[in-house]
Amino acid sequence: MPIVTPAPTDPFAELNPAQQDAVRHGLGDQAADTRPLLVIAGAGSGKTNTLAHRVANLILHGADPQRILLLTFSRRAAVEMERRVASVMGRVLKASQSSASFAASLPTTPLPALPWSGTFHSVGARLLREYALRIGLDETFTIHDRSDSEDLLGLVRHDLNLSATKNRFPQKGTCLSIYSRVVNTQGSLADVLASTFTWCAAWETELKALFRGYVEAKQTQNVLDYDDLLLFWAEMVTEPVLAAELGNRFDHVLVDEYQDTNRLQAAILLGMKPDGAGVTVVGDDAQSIYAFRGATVRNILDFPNQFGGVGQDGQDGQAGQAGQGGKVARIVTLERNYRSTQPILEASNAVIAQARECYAKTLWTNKMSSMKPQLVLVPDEADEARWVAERVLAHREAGLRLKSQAVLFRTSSHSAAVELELTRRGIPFVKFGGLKFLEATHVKDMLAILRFAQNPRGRLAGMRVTQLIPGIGAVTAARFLDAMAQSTEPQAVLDSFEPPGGAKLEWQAFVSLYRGLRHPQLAWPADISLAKQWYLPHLERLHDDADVRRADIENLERIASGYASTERFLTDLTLDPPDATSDQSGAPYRDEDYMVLSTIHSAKGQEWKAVFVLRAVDGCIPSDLGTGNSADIEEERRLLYVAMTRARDYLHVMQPHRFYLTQQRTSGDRHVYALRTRFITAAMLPRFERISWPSASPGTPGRMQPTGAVMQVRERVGAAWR
DNA sequence: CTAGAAGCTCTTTTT
DNA sequence: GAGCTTCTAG
Repeated sequence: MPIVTPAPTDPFAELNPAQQDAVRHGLGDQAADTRPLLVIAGAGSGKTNTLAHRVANLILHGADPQRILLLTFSRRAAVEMERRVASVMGRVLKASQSSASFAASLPTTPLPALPWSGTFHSVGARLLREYALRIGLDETFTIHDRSDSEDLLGLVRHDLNLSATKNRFPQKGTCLSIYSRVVNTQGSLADVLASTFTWCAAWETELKALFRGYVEAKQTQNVLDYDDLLLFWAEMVTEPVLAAELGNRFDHVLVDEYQDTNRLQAAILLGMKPDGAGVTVVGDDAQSIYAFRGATVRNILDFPNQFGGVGQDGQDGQAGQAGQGGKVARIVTLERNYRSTQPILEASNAVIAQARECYAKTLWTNKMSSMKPQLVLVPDEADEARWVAERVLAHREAGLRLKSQAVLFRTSSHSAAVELELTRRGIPFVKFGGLKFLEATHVKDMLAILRFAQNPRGRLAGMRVTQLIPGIGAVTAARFLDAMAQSTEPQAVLDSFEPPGGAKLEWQAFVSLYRGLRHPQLAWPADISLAKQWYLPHLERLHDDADVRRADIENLERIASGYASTERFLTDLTLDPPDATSDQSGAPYRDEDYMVLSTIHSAKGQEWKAVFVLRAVDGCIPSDLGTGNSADIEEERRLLYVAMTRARDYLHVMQPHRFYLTQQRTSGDRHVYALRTRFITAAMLPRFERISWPSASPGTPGRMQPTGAVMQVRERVGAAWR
């Protein structure tokens, strides 16, 4: 990357000056400086590399890897970080062999593992299990994923008679979003309703009762949801004794993607490290795209002054020197971009320059190119797909592997036409984001079996499993689980329970399955084959497409074999689910070349040589669901910025003139005519190469394009019957 | 009491 | 085109 003459003894000579500042802060001759560190790392500025070097440098200066807490956005990011740290350490050890005194001070293990790295949620889960007994939690708790949480909320909602169709109470998913937002923003229900869920404001009293019931249900059933993992942790650090204990446990806390943390997460950080010593956060406010999840840009904007000191505005460009007594954070800004070509960067900078509030920075690069990013105008989404497919093949002809090309989009469904086209042409791809493996009924069934065995008080899993047994429906299942809840001896309840006459035989099979799963000698992953053995006949009975589904179960079994225990498997799977789905043929082999289709959100932190951005039109980017208020629109703008800055050499922004809308309630499906996204203004157009396709030349072989008039006629003909 | 069919509403992004 | 509730037959 950076081209600097390496000095043999300086392991960080390859970094640019700002990166070196970030790596050296508070260490060596700067040891007196205990200010927290904020690294503003623009897109493609070598953020991961810098962070990895900093971790390596901490270790070089004697930090114990066991006492470094590294919080990343996903587990994949954590693994990547660990790999990079190891490689930096390896290089450093080699480079420093000439300097004897330096080498003598090095730790003996050359490849440090970072045992405490992961997402806030996964680290929270680990800490909670460890501290469970001291905070009144049963350590065998199971963790509910989003859809489990929705279902449980749905049950409570039903019990409170809030589910009748006529009263239009918000749906369980909406209710959970409201609840989650209240927790994650540490706000009040009234505020959240007023700011983001105005249409639900009339239900405040009922929602309050619902959430009360939900929390009770979680506690009696010994389950935690995602938010609880943060909430319990945050509560722990408000307890002075525990806070000190937790804080002292880690000498260094580093948080990646800080722009996407929420208030609750900031509270955890502050609670553990109230004076900010040893704290490093890295992020880019221009890439904050998780406000819908309660993340707030304020975290990163306000970070400099959060720790003790009131201080002045610490922002002063390259390296804030604002340490006036208090604990104003040191700010280091990384502005040099190593990823994209100059024209791509210029177009991206122009887009983000319109944003309202952010740390001032302008990315620059010396990666010159004469190729501007392309803005491609196509008639409709089918042509969009065709153009993309052809361009992908052309890139491949020119030597770009499929793996270095990606198609990005705002919403999972936007890629449907592209998926079809790629499949038709036999171009392999993997899709990230959108539909999840874990959401498939049969996968949920399998997991429910395991979860119920692990935690017999988990009502949701219990209801799901028992209702798989033919002859047992909601009523019998509820009767059974009531009995379970009363007893401390699950096996006894199972043995003595009287199922309806028709279900006797099947019930016996279930009882022996359960006995098998609870058997102390059972060694994971035997659990999963036991569960599978029991489940497969039910799968055949319940689903016509059992073949496809069975493949998923085999897949699950394979994944399971990589884990040490049931508990680890279930926890990891809910906190870090496999998030790629490919077409039905199953995941491509690892060494096979395939391209990536991804939501922009899931593309965070990644890069490709060629990037296609689909549907850069108003209504898609920004999503018409995301234009409620100006903060929403700002986030959509950043989303486009994130998408564009993923590209190294080639950026193709697609602008279909017309696309099909399947979600109009009143008028049925119809085409809509779209305008170019508002984030690419007329003034920015010179920064793009503009292409119309198919070209306007007469005689272009191609299909007859239905005109707008035709479409309307067709619609009117049908309208009489609607 | 269960299982299946009919009829309704809503459709983003993810730990 | 799915998820959820309500309705109906056995």
